[in-house]
Amino acid sequence: MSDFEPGRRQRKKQATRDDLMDHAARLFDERGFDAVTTTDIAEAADVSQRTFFRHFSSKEAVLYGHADVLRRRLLDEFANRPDQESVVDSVIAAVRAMGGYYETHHDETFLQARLAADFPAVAAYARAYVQNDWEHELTAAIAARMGIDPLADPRPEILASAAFAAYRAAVRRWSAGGGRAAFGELLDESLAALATFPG
Amino acid sequence: MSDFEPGRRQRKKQATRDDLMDHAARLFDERGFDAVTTTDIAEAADVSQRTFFRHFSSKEAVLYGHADVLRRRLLDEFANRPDQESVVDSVIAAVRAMGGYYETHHDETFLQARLAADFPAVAAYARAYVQNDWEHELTAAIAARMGIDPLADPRPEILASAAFAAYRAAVRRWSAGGGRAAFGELLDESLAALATFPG
DNA sequence: TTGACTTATGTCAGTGACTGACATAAACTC
DNA sequence: GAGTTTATGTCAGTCACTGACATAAGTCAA
Repeated sequence: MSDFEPGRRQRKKQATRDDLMDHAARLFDERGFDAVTTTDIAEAADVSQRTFFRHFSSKEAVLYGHADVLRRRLLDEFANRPDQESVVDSVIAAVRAMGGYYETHHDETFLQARLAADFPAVAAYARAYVQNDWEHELTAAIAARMGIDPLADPRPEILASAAFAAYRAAVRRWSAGGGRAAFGELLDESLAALATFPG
Repeated sequence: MSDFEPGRRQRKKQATRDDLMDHAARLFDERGFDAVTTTDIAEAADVSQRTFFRHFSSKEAVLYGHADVLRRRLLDEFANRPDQESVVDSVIAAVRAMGGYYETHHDETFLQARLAADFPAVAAYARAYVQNDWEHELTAAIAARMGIDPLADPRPEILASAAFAAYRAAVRRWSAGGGRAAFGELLDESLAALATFPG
């Protein structure tokens, strides 16, 4: 039950989840988002549609099944920044660390970007659920670091929101360029604008 | 066909739309968002469900049927700011002008805030469609004012995003206080943090 | 006024995302 | 090996949303 011994049951559950994500990505890539049904994905992974919805709360969610990995990178990096560093620089470093995922998972992230550009429902999900969650968590971390209440003081939310605006700008440029540019460099350029805001 | 003579057809269409929005607001207020179906709303307005979807693209959309009014206020105010004013101050003034809607339409906007707090689907729609649209338009206006390309330079998007983060913070505080505080003052306080960012 | 047209709406049938309830077999525990 | 937990299958259902076609009201020109 620890991290070292997931047990057969947990391993099978994880395998089913991974299967669903892999087949969903393949089908979305081949046909686009709208032309794939949740039943298609379930059948490709050889499970029932009901099982699909036990693993993912929506058709969009299966496309962002690794969002918690990115969130963890974001928060871990932020937490590990030195205390004497400015909060803005810590935020930049945290988002930058999260962006490293794009370099090691090029096809997965580029598919997300492409589908978000082509299908409004995908973009809406990414914005309203995935990024919103990241932003909310980062806001809480910033507020804790600053020693203030994020419900009373808008600054943590503003900073987190600005950081993800820079992140989105980088994704857009990267996606528009066919995913050929080095994402990390685009992200660095975008995030640099944070330090000189509102420059 | 001009603004002065909408014609009977246009007037009836607008009346149907207004009816749908009014009955939807009443039903949502009484029962909550999930417990009201689009058929309920249509029947309350004495039209078919198909007509509902000819006026609104989703069940969420009917709750934000006045979003284009707020967008127009935002963009008009921004366009009318003096050229010598700093862009940040113009953005603050534009969002502040938009926020004036809350003071003249208290019940409508408070219902939106309450439902967004209680129903994730409402919050997601507000974030991914309504605010995203405003943010996108404001980004374009900022970029035009700065004379730069918003696809190449992330600063307009960052500024617009930061402004709406301040806006959301104000709405949250207002909503948490039961809508009794003066929204304009809360918004002023939030927006002040923009000028001193990242202070 | 009449006749041609445009368009807002109704009706109908369908698709597909998502959910609750119940049963089962595998995995886990002792 | 017995008892418990849980991931999955099956089934039936709700509801948001859409395309196709018909109709009646509104519009406009002769």
